[in-house]
Amino acid sequence: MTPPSEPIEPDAGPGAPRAVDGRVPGRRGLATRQTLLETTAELLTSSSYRDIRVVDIARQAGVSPATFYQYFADVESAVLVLAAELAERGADELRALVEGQPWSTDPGAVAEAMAAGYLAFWEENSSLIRVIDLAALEGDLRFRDLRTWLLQGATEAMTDLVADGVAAGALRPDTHPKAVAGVMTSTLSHVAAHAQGFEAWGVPPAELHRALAAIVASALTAR
Amino acid sequence: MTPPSEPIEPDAGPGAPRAVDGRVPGRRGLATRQTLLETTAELLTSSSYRDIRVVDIARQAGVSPATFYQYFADVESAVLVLAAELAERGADELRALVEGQPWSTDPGAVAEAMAAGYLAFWEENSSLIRVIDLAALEGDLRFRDLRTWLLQGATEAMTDLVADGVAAGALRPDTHPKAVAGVMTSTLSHVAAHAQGFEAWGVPPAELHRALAAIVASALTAR
Amino acid sequence: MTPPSEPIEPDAGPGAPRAVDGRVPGRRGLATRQTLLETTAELLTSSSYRDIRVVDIARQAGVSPATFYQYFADVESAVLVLAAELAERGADELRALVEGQPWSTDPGAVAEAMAAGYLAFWEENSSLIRVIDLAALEGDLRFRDLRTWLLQGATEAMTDLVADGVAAGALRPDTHPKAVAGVMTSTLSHVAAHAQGFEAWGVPPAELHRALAAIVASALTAR
Amino acid sequence: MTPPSEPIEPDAGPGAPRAVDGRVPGRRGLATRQTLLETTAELLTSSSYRDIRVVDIARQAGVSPATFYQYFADVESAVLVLAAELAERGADELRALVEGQPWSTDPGAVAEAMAAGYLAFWEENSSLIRVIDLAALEGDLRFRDLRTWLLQGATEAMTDLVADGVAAGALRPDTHPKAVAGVMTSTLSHVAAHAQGFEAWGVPPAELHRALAAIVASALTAR
DNA sequence: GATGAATGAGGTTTCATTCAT
DNA sequence: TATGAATGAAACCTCATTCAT
Repeated sequence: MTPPSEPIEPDAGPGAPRAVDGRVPGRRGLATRQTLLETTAELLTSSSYRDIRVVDIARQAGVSPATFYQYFADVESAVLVLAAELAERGADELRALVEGQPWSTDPGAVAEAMAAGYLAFWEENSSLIRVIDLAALEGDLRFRDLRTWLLQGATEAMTDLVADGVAAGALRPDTHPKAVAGVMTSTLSHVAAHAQGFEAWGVPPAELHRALAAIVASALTAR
Repeated sequence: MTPPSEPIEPDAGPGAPRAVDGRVPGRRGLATRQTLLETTAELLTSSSYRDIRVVDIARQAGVSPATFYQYFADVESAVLVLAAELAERGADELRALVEGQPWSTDPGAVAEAMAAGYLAFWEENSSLIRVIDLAALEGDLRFRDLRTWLLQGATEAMTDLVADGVAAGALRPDTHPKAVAGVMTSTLSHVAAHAQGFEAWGVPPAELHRALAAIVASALTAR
Repeated sequence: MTPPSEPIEPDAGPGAPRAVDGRVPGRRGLATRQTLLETTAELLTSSSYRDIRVVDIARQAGVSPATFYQYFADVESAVLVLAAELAERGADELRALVEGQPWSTDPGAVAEAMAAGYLAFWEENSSLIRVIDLAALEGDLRFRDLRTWLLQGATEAMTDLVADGVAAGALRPDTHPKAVAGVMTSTLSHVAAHAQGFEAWGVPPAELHRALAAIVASALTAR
Repeated sequence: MTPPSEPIEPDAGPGAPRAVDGRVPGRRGLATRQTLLETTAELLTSSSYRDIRVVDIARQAGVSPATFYQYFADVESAVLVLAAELAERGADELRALVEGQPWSTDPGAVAEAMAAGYLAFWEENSSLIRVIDLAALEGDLRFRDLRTWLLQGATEAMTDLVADGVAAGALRPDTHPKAVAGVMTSTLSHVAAHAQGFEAWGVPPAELHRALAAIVASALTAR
C-alpha cells in the first residue's frame, strides 16, 4: 500500500499540474489536459469568456465533461492556467522592449519599436488579454494579479528610464517617474487593445504607430 | 453619431419609452419602469454585469419578474437605457472639458482641469462605465456605439485642437491629429478607469493628475 | 408599487406556507403544494427516504421539477412538513392514551388499550414514522426534535403516573419516574415499529398486545 | 440462523474472502482488503451510511477507487462484511448475558448485569449497529437477517427463561414466552440505542440501568 | 495487484419566459 | 398594470464503474 498521507509524488515538483483529486497525471493525462487547455484557448477567440461552458470545451475537445473536471475545477481555472502562461511569457517579452534599449542613442526608433512590439503582442494574444482585462476589471483578484505581473516588468523599466531622464535633466525635476510610467503603460495597453477601433475610425496603423511612439518618447525621455 | 433609439423624453412622442407589447405606459407604468432602471443601476454597483438576473432586479425592486418583461426584453436592454442616458450626459460634459477652453492662454491649467474632469466623471459613474467598457470589449456593437458616442465629442475637439497646433506650427507637421487625439482619449479613459490601481501601486492622485496633465498638454499643444 | 421590504401579507399568519421566494401562495399554489406533499407521502410508503428524488416527486405529481422548487428547498423540507404535521396530530393522540385514563380503576384494560393504540398509530403512519426514526438516528436535529415532540406528551403523562404510583406506595420508593416512563416509551415505540417482525417470528398480534400491556401495566402501576 | 456467506477464516477454504473476479487474494491483497474494511468502519463513525461513497473509502484508504472494486462490489458489500463480523461476535456476547446466569439465585443482580452488558455492547459498536438498524428498518433483508442473528441468541435464552418461570409458577400461566422475550429484546436494544437521549432528557445512566434492570427482572422472572 | 484515465448516467438547480387572471 | 404560477431548457457536477496498462 502507498502511504495515505500527502499523495505527492516525490519526483514531481510542487508546481506540476495536478488532477483535481490531487494525483499527478501521467503522460496520457497530461496530453488530455493540454488538449483541454488548447481547446479553451481556441474557444476564447470565438466566444465571450462568460459564455464558455464546460460542456463546450469538452465537446470541442472530444472528451466527456466529466473528464474536464478531472483536470480543472471549472472554466475559470483552465483560463487562469492559460493566463498565467501568457503572463509569464509576456512579462519578459514586454520588459525587453524597454530594458536594455538604446534610449539615449535613438529614442525615436526605440519608442517606435516599442509601440510596434506592444501592438504586436496584443494582436497575437488578443483573446486571452481581453479575458484578463475583463476579469480584472470585474474585480477578480487572481486575474488582476496576473495583469499586474504581465505589465509590471515593462512599467518598472520605464520608471527607471524616467528616473534617469530626471536625473540627467532631460525631464522636469518635478516629474514623478512611477506616475509617468504608469500612464504610459495605460496608454500602450489601451491603444493596443483598441488598435482595430482606431483603424475603423480612420487612423491607419502606421500613423497610430508614429503618434504612439512620439508620445511615448516624449513622455519617457523628452527633449 | 446618431443617438440610440431610446432617449428619454417627457412627452409620449415616437421616441417615448414603450412597453414591450408596444403600448405607451401611463404614469404608473413609467414609475415602475423608472424603479426598475434605478434598481438595475444599484445592482450594477454591487454585482458584475453578467451576474445580474432578471429575478434579482425584480426582487430588489419589489415587483414580479413578469413585470420586468413589461418594460424590457432582458437585462441588457435595461442596461442599454442606462448607458444611453450616461452617454448623452457624458458626451457633452467631456467635450466641454476640451472645447472652448483657453488652451492657448494656459494649456497647463486647462490640461490639468481636463484630467481632473475625466477622473471625476469616471469616478462618479464607474459602475456603468465599467459595464460599457466590458460589453464593448466583448464585442457588443450597441455598447461599442455608446462608448464611441460618449468619447467622440471630446476626441473630435482634441482633433481640432491638434490640427490647430499643427497649423500654428506648435506641433510637428507630420502629426496626425486624429491619431494623437485618439491616443489621448485612450490614455485618459484607461487611466481614469484604473485610478485606484495607480494609488494602490504607490502613485498619489495629485501626482497622477499632474503627470497626466503634462502628457496631455504636451501631446495636444506642445511647445 | 408594493412596498419592497418585508413582503409578508398582513392577513397571512407567520406560520402560513411560503413559497421559496418568500411569497404567500394563492389558492392554486396551495393546491399544488398540497399535491406535492401528498405525493411525497405516497412515495415514502414505497421507497426508502434517501432514494426519493425531487424528480420522482415532480414526475409522480405531474409537475415540473422546477415547480417543486417553488415550494420546497429540497426533499427533506417537504418531508419535514409532513413529519411536523404528524407530530402535531400524534402527540395529542398518544398522550390521550395515557392521560385521563382510569389507571387506578382498571390498569389492565387501560394498558391494553394503550398498547393497542400505540400499535395502531404506528401501523397507520408507519412510513412517516420510519423516516422520522431514521433521520433522528442519523443525527438530524430537526427530526430528532419532531420525534421528541411526538413522544413527549405521552412520556410525561407516564412520568406523572409513575410518580403517583410511587407516592401511593404502589411502586418501590426508589423508582425513578422519568427513567421508567422513558423505558416504556422506548418499549412501546420499538415494539410498535417491529410488530410485523414479531408476527413473522411467531408471536400473534393478540399475544403481543397482551404481553406488552402486562409489562406496561406492571411498570407504570405495579401491584 | 445460518451465518452469512462471508465469514472470515484464516485458510483459503471455500468461504475465504474472494476478489470480485473470483480469485483468492494473496497476502498483499488481503491486507488491502482489510485496510478497506477498517477505513469503511472509520467512516461509518463519522458519516451517515448512505453518504459514504466508494470514492471516500478509497481516498481515505489511500488507494484508487478501482482497487476497491477488486474486493467489494459496492459499499454495501463492505458494510455487510463488517456487520456480519459484528453479528458473529455480538450474538455470543449477548446470549452469554442471559444464558447460564444465576437467575434463580439473584435475578436482580443478573438483570442489572444484563442491562449493563447490553448498554456497553451498544456503546462500543454504536456506529455499526446504527447502520444495521437503519438498513433493516429500510427493509434490507440481508441486514434484517444480521440483526436477527445478533439478537436471536439472547432472545431465545430469554424465551427459555420465561418458559421456566411459567412452568415454575413464578409467572402467570397465560404468559407467552416468545412475546415477552421479544418485547424485552426490543426494550433493551432500543434503550441501548438511545441511552444518550435518556441522559439528555435528564435520566442519569445509573437510574437508567436500575429502571431497565427492574423491568427486565420483573418481566422475565417476576415475583 | 493496483491504478490512471475516461465516461455514461442522472439528479440538482437555476433562470428566462410565458400566460391566464 | 401587475403578477402568481408553471415550466422548458441547460449547465453543473458527482459517482459508480470499467478497462487497458
